[in-house]
Amino acid sequence: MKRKVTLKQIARELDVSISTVSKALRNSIEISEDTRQKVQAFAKLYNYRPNNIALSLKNRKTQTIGIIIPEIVHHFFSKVISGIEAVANKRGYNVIVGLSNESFSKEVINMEMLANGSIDGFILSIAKETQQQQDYHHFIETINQGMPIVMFDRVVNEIKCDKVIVDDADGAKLAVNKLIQCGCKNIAIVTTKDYVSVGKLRTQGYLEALEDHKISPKSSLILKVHDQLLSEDHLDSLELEIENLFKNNKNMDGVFAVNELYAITAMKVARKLGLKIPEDIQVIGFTDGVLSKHAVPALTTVSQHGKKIGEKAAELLINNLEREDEEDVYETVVIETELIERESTK
Amino acid sequence: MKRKVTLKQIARELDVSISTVSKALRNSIEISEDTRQKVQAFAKLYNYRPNNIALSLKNRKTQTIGIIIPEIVHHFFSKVISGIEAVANKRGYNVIVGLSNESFSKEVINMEMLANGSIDGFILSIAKETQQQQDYHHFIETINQGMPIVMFDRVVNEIKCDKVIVDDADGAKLAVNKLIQCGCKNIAIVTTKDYVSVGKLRTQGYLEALEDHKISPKSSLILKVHDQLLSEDHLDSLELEIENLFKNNKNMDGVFAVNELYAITAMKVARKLGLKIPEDIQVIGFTDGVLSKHAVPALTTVSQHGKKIGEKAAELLINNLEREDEEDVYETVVIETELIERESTK
DNA sequence: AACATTTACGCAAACGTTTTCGTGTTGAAA
DNA sequence: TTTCAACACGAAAACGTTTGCGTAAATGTT
Repeated sequence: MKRKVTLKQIARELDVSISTVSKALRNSIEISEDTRQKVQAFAKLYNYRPNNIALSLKNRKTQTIGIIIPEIVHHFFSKVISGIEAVANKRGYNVIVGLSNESFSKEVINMEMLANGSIDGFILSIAKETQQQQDYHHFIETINQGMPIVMFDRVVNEIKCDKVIVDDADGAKLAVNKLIQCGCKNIAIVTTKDYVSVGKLRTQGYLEALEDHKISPKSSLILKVHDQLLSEDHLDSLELEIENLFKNNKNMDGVFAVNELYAITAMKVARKLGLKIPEDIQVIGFTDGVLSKHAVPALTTVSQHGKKIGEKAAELLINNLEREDEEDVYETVVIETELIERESTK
Repeated sequence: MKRKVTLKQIARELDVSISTVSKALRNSIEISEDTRQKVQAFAKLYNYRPNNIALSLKNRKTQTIGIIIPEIVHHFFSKVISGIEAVANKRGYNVIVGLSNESFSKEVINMEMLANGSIDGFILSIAKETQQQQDYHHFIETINQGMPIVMFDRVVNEIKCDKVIVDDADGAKLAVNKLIQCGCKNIAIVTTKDYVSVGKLRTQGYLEALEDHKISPKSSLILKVHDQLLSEDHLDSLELEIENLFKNNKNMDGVFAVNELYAITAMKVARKLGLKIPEDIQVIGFTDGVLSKHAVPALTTVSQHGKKIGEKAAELLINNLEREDEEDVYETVVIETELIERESTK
């Protein structure tokens, strides 16, 4: 087992100083052709590679991006990561991942762990619990310490930083308009509690779309799902809530769900109740994941372009990191959504 | 914008030496009660946190684990990551992720990038291209440099390192036995080309199960899918191949697919051909992801317990890293698979 | 009073780099 | 022969820590 070779070892072996080796390897003109060749040959032979940690310490930058997301077993978030990774890698950065599991304290701890020198900046999406508690001190402190943050998807407006979002309200309108246009008269929405920012915005879009078409919203058609985070029987209770929605609204002919799971579950319930999709009831979801694509019938959905979100977030962060002038002008980039029509609508 | 405070700054401010500050913060008995209090109060006030990079350099360990996987937008791999992350975090490690995208060169580059001091050890699953080329020099070199590796799922036996796998052959037998027991007489397998280790093993299990029941395998029932990696029309051609399988074997009454996608697609094709599941044909998949759970009918599948795999891999790696004695005894841990029965079998 | 022992702190090295500056050795110009 | 620039290299500082060791002052022991 041969340890990684260092400048010092090369220097000793070749009987020159460390500085000479370093300069030789970086092709400094200070070093004679002779020594340069000798050093480079030796370095190549022993497969010398500069130690990243030492460089990080010296340069006070790590070339590493920290990602904090609520969950990784999730099509949207993993898409975003893949986008971040692609851009980061191309620009010479690594990616280090922290999971909050939707918990405020894990989010804080993870950020503190990474903020102490391990990374140059954050890309993150906020935990539900944080959104609920509205405690954002850890973001503010991080930014105050000169570490830039880019938020995506679940963002908080009060924080001054770059953001990458989709126009949630607009995407929702897209979906609801489509349903209306397809002849739906009684459209339900299956959404989250209001503290989840994206849920709230999508609900808003739903309401606006109805209003645009002079349809007055009915509260019985609006289901804000109780989400006991990650609980085992979450799925069952979700199904139950949706089933009640169906039973209380016999004339319902369209469902807009703010995520894939809700949409899939709605379809399942509809089928159980003997309703045909899209003949009796049409369904549109949000987020274009595997479930939508492979569901039966395939789900019409609003695509968020997760990968593009990740790419843009990475670009914003790296641009910020590599910007010379230190003026903080923060951008909010909106990635356009797209309605992908499949079989769950007419 | 206040930069992070360092020992040096505290020392200057309090007019003591850096060593005194360091010792005071670590509660050394060398330092008087007075100074200790003073220093600690000051440090708390300014929210001092030791710089991770400096510590890494000094201690020659980073408390960071490198993960290299072929793909992140994939239920199994993200499950594994979540398992790794959970254990790593609990034991004070961070997790840094590299994606190979199934490409040999990206795998090599990513590993080199991380091996230069950024991490203490690897957890990885091999890219298809690497399996195909059978070029493993980068693993060997990494290990020779004293950096431990844990391989999971797609492993290579020749490399001396810890491994976490499922008993693929056994899992496949489990599935095929179930099909036989449910009355299937003509069971097809939809699998990968042989160079994908897990595909090969699962095919093997399929054959063994047949043999155990004195059923002679028919080559027309064995479909080794052409996988043009990540190509756009991959899905279409997959569907086509499976459709041909069905058409060439009219008496087929069971399908074992070595992954979720193949299984789902098989069901889709079956439905298209007017076959009822599970009445006319029964289907079992491998890997228990969202697709299986939410498919219609819900898919009976062999669960791999991805999270458990990740947890175990992290444990092995960290144990190795923190082991005092340097003897290399390598373990291969087998995580038991489990047949999850749902609606696609009788 | 003389010596021994604590006590409380600072110095310096080490981790592996890069880079500024200084310096001894050339060869050439004066 | 003297002077000076060019050349080729080394010393040292810096990034932020931890820690073994040295030591001055304070205290304790005869």
